[in-house]
Amino acid sequence: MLDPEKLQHYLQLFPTLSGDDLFQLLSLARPRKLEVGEFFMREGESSPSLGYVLEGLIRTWHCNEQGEELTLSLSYEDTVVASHDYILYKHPSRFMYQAMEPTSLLVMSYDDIESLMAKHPSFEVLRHYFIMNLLGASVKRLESFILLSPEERYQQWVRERPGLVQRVPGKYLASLLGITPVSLSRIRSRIARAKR
Amino acid sequence: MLDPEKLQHYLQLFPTLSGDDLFQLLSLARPRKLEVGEFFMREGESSPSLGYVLEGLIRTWHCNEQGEELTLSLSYEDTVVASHDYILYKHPSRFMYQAMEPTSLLVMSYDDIESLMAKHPSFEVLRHYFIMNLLGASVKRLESFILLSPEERYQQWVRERPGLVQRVPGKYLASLLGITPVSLSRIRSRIARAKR
DNA sequence: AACGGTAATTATCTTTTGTTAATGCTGGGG
DNA sequence: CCCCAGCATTAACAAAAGATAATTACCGTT
Repeated sequence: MLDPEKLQHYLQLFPTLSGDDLFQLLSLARPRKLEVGEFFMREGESSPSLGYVLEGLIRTWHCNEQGEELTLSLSYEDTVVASHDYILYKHPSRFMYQAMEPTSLLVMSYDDIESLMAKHPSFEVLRHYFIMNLLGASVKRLESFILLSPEERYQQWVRERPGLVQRVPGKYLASLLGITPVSLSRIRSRIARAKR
Repeated sequence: MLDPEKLQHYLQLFPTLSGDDLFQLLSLARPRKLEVGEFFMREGESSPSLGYVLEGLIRTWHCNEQGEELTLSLSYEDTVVASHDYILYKHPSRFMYQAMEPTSLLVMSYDDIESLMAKHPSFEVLRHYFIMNLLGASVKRLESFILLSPEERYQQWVRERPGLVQRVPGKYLASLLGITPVSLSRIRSRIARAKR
């Protein structure tokens, strides 16, 4: 399920968590596999499920009034995928979560986790850790919009996710960076020209 | 310190928290006043203090390599001001937190709060609530960068903070929105023209 | 190997933003 | 009361991005 190395890694991260605790948490998880194009979650669902990506790629997107698809995030190996709307506001999801590659996940019910929390405060550390990770990522990305130009934002994205750019169609990456596919194409050619 | 109405409001928000609990938490807080231009925190400090703005306005900014001031956030009445860098990473602050108006705050030591947490798990609810608020605000702002044009972003900002635009010099607001002051000025005149 | 669909690139034009500089306004200190 | 500094606005031009469309490249299917 989760390979021993990673288990070891997480156990080290949380000294207050016993192996038994982690086992208990993982027992709430069930594996799930998605084909290309299949949905982890659809718009309108209020699914309290939380996924941990073992392998593959899931795109979170949204269709605006003009019928354009806007990509808000990508979840790949060792990242979490979950309905922001549910976790933050207990609202039905405004977004679609769709696999772009064959994907395998560990899925847990968010409510199960919360009730385990209530019984077992030691898990709080774990939840806090993940939420701080989410917050950190969100703030960092926010900073990239304020501090960086689209071109720099692209370069940073590529630099920090080695190999991922090959797996993501440009039009989704463009949307993720807040620009158009045409503009991304120009940025790429500008960079290539500068290198020569 | 904190007026009775607001106390009432927070007590309603957290049913698991007794009045006594809240009193205990508030006893960790001490009031602080800042003059215009005074700093709540400076770059390089690793101050574990967390502030709750009772009145006034604090600007969080950063000086980049080109010597430009970049404004990352504004904290005003009933919002929290704290070093992202410390809370997320326990790093010294990369940012300056500076009062733009005479400001009064309630200040607590973040470490005190954490140790209170450890003794008193019921406060966890409160911390979780505030962090989720932070995360919600961050994600929302992020979405505004992906989904909205600068002009729409400006309109949304103004709409959701009635009266605040009069208190914030344009150049800081521009930076906050990820544009230049010149561009903000043009956006404003475009909007004024459209209304006529 | 040819076809069709989709995505990426390139081209063209328009709009917006960045940059720099000039002008105008305003409020505080001498 | 005037002067000055700082900020907002406007102007003018360059650079970048958006929109649309045409072309090219790529991939899976037949």
